[in-house]
Order: sequence, then C-alpha cells, then structure tokens
Amino acid sequence: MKNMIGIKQASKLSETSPDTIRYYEKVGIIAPIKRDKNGFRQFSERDIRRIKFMRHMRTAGLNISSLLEYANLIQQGDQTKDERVTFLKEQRDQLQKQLTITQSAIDQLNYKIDHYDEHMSDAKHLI
Amino acid sequence: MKNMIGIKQASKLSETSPDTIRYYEKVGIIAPIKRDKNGFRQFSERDIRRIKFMRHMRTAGLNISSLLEYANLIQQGDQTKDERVTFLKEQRDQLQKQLTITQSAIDQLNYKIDHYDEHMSDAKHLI
DNA sequence: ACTTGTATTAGAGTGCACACCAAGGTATAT
DNA sequence: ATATACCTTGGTGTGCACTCTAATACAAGT
Repeated sequence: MKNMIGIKQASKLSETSPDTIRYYEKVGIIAPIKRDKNGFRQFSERDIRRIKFMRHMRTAGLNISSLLEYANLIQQGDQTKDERVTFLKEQRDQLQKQLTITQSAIDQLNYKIDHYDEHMSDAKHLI
Repeated sequence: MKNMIGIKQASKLSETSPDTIRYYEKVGIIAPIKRDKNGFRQFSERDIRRIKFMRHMRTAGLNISSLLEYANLIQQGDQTKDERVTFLKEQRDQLQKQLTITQSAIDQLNYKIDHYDEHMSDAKHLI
C-alpha cells in the first residue's frame, strides 16, 4: 500500500526514536496509532505532527505528566478549549521561568569569562 | 564558636538541601568542606558561593560531570586559566543552544494560544 | 538521666524518560 | 526454503541526580 508510513519512517520524520514513539503512545501523550492488518502502526501526517510537538515540548523541558494532561484535554474534545488555553499558558509561563534561569546562568558565565584575569585572586568572584 | 555555619544554615543560604550539599562534596563538584572537632562540616562564605554557583548551573541544565571537569580545573590551580575559560565558553554555548530550543517552544505555545479558536478544526495546527 | 537538636556515614531507594532485549510474526526477494 | 527487513509485545535495564534510611554520636537544656 502506498502512502503508508511505518514506524521507521515516522521516526525519521519526527526525529524521535521508534522506542520513544511507542513509549509516547503507551503513556498516552499521543493518541493510539492506527494499525494495518498485521498490527503494524500506520502513521498519518497528523500523527507525525503530534509526535514532533511532544518531542519539542519534552526537549524544551516539559515533563510527560504535564503533556499527558494536555493530551487528555484534547481527547475530551472541543468543549475543553478554555482549559486547554489555560494549560498552554501555564506551560509557557513555566518555560519562560526556566528561560530566565538559563539566561541568568549564561550571564554569570559571561561575567566570569570576561573577568577571569582580574578575578583569579578575587575571592568575591572565584568559585 | 561564633561565625560557624552548619549544614542546615548552609542549606538555607545556598538554597540547596543538606543531602545535595553532601552529594556535591562527595562527587567533587565542590571542594571538601572543613570539619569541626566533631566531624561536622563548617561552611565558609566562599563555600556557600561555590554551592550556589553549582546549584545555579545545575538548575540551568548543566550536568554534574561537566561541572566536575570545571571543579577539577579549579583544583589544579591558576595555570589552567585558558582551559577554564574555554570550558566556560563551551558551557555557555550549550546553555545558549538550550535557550534557543526553549524559546522556540515558547513561541509555538504562544502561537497556539493566540490562534486556538481558528485552529480548533484546522488539522495543520492542531496536535 | 533523658530528651532534643544537630550532625555523621554507608548504602539503599526513587523517579524520570527512555533504551534495550528476547521471542515471535509477516512480507518480499533470491 | 531461506534470508532479510520490518514490525510486534512484555519486560528488563540504564543513567542521572538526587533523596531517604538506619545506625550512631555529641552537646546543651530541663
């Protein structure tokens, strides 16, 4: 059959290992994937997008259980729109916080880099 | 004795749990802490700064083994200055990369938040 | 003398997010 | 018929960074 995407291809397209894809399906952050007559997963483009999204959010630092909450809202249908948006905002705010922390760590590293000579013997800035 | 800081106080000041402080000492990302006659750790302000720095870097996403490399350079003395600076730059660059990923995740969340209504039925943007 | 508070150690346990493995099924090519 | 390529499942293993537990010890307060 043409246009059928196996897990190997899906893995490449979504930049997510087959094991991870199966794991995501198992824990429920992606919806169950359609199977062919042999029980093999057949991925649609939408499936790929979902996997990519989840992978992206994971890489950024969101954890599985948070993403599961969102996946559950999606599965419950359109009447959960407000909750979904609230959720997305919460996660965004959390990432924003994380970003601030990371930025301040970068700043501290830059400070050290720029002032290393003068601070070699300066207890205030040496670690 | 006045001016002696026990692990509990050190924990508060550095916002790091006593267990974590002991762990950091054990793995070597902070130097061995001075002990009093009973074997209790006595933290100096510099110790506190070191712990805070390591905690900060950990929170930002650097891993223990990277920080251990740096700690080893410090322990080897001033002649490792160039290596230290190189190291700091590497870590900064890694954090910068991570920051970019986080930012793009935030962007994607914001896009979803801003366009939720119109995309409820739009397969291109729904996950 | 006893309790309370603070600390020590070695080592075991935890939680997360996968990664790996064995045993097996199916389909196509040679 | 046999190799190969792809997939399935259930279960086990891994690495990281803590976190907790048990057994012990000391010092000060009542």
